[in-house]
Amino acid sequence: MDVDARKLRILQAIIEDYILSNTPVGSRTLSKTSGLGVSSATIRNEMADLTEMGYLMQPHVSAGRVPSEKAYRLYVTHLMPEGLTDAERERARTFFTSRIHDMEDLLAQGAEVISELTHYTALVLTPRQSDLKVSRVQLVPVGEGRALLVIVTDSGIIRDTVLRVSGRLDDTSLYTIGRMLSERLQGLTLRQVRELLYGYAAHSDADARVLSGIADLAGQMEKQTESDRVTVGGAHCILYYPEYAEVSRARAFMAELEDRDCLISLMRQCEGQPSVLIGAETGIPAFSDCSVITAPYRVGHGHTGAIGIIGPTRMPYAHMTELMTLLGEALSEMLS
Amino acid sequence: MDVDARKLRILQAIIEDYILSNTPVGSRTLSKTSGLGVSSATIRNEMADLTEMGYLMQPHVSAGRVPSEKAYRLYVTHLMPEGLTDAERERARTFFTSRIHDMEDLLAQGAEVISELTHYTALVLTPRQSDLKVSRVQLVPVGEGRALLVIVTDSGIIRDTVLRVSGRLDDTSLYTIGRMLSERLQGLTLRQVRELLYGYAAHSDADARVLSGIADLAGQMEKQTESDRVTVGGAHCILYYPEYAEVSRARAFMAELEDRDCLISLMRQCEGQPSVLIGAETGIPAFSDCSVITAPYRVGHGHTGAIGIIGPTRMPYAHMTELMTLLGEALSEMLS
DNA sequence: GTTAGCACTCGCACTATAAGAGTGCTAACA
DNA sequence: TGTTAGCACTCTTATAGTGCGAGTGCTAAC
Repeated sequence: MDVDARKLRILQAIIEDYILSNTPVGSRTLSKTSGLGVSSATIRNEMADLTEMGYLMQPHVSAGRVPSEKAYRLYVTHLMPEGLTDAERERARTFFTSRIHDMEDLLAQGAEVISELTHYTALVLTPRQSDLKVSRVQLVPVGEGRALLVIVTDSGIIRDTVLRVSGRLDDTSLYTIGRMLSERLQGLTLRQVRELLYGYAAHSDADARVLSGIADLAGQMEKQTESDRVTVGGAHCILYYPEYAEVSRARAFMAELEDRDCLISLMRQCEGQPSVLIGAETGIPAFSDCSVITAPYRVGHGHTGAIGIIGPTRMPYAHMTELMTLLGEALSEMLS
Repeated sequence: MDVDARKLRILQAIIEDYILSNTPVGSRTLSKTSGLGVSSATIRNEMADLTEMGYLMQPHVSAGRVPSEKAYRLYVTHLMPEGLTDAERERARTFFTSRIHDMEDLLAQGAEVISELTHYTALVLTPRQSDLKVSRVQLVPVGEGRALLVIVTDSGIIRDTVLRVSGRLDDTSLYTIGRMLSERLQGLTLRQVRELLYGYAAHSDADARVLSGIADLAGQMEKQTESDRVTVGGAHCILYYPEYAEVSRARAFMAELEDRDCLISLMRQCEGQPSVLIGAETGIPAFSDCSVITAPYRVGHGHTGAIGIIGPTRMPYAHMTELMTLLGEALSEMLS
């Protein structure tokens, strides 16, 4: 038994009905509303087949059918007709204007703003930073044995870390050391810088001793550059969906949202291109009833972060996928 | 009619019972469990008085009594017996060790960690920064007409802002300008700096023209220094309380948590000293069934931020008040 | 002032019932 | 052979009715 054109049309109709109504779809209503031109009995037969093939499920014997994850996957991969209207498309393109100016703003407000537009819980992941190339380095004294190491990267992103340095160093020598570092490190990636610093620490030659605790510095850099950050916005949005009317579900969802590591790995999974993860595909038990739609954005030359939304598997995929892609593009423009 | 000692004891017993059980407290159970040595009838009489005086409420005529906000206020102000055990106290004192090192860590993890300990939704407010005094200033070039303005304050907090500067300025002149600024601004508060910059912009003398758009800079500083930041941790905790079993309530709560401005003003209300806001006292409709317990922490010389928890009005006030105070003190030590 | 007793109230859990939606199967039809 | 109409059956959901129990207020006695 294979999925012929009519089965596909029926499946699509069921999915789209279910996405809107959140109630199991019956054969009778479907034959009336979907305009397929066949009777409910025929649809029943097809439904029975689709159920057998794993595309539909019945909550109980006398209820209508509900699409399975397999059905959503098929829908996302092969069906998905309409996306946005022109007006919506235009709105998405200009959405970030005057709201997001730099990475800081993005982290602080991005998720919030995206969630506002989509009415889904939104996620924003910063670009992986260990691949950024150093364009200049400067040491700023901040008093009693501490200095601020400012690293400007080629895409204009600025990382800074407070370092513990030898108390003997005055402003001018720090400035000099900064210039020296700047020359040596220019063009290297943050990861290479880190490894270089670890190397210095190991050999402990004259240069290395200038700063006390080079290894420590490298460690701090590792912490800063590897730990990509993710922000969550509109967490409460999930509570508008009847799927989360039970507190216990909402609780599990919310608790998971607080696990940044988990969110980061979730977003990383689909890095670089728009992507849809359905239910179990997320790989996170607490999100096994959720779908995640992500889209990349670029900062400078090829460093990509990701934005995403998360909601019940019953999601207007066509709409949201296109929306996220557009928002990612709009964001890339804002940030470059 | 006034609140005599026995009425107080009864009220206290009711409050403490209700905090644990979350069910209206009846006269019979109270006379048995509270060890007051009076019969249920007597308690009933007293309860009737307390109800009349506004300390107790009845959900319906044949239910037990529930403490009103007025009762909680009385409890917090005049009663509140036991606090923490010695073990808990010790744990609180050493709780932050090796977790929170600087302001960044505090913002990133503080709320999360406090919520973990208390099982309440936690809030962390950064110290108000416009009162900080400048100890040094440095300009770091970051390429094509942009510079990073690093302001180190007396308590070691570092604020940095990316500025748009004239493209004609090379590294050395920026460094010089930085030194110049440093001398002029040293000892001023960030607010004074801001006003000074606005003044420069207004008079537009020779010094001012060095940086293009001084007013812009001042504006950016205002944005950075006035907008104190608040982070939320353990938002899901509220969902463990039966008061929030209804999604609509949880939703309102969660939505309000996303309004940072609201949270900031909430935390600011009780700046400087441990404080308890009960129900309507919060001044926020969405939190009118919540209580907020806050405690201050200090960074450096007298600049205070605040930590807090928020939960249902039915809260173990004695316990939590002491806990938050201790945590605030522990935090102050970590950060100085 | 305190207590025992008693009638009364009212929410809540439980049961029974009816309604409605939807299915699967069978038989007839094109 | 595919499609359709009809029908019996299933199962959820909503509604109403019922009994129980917790708790109160009042009264009268101690």
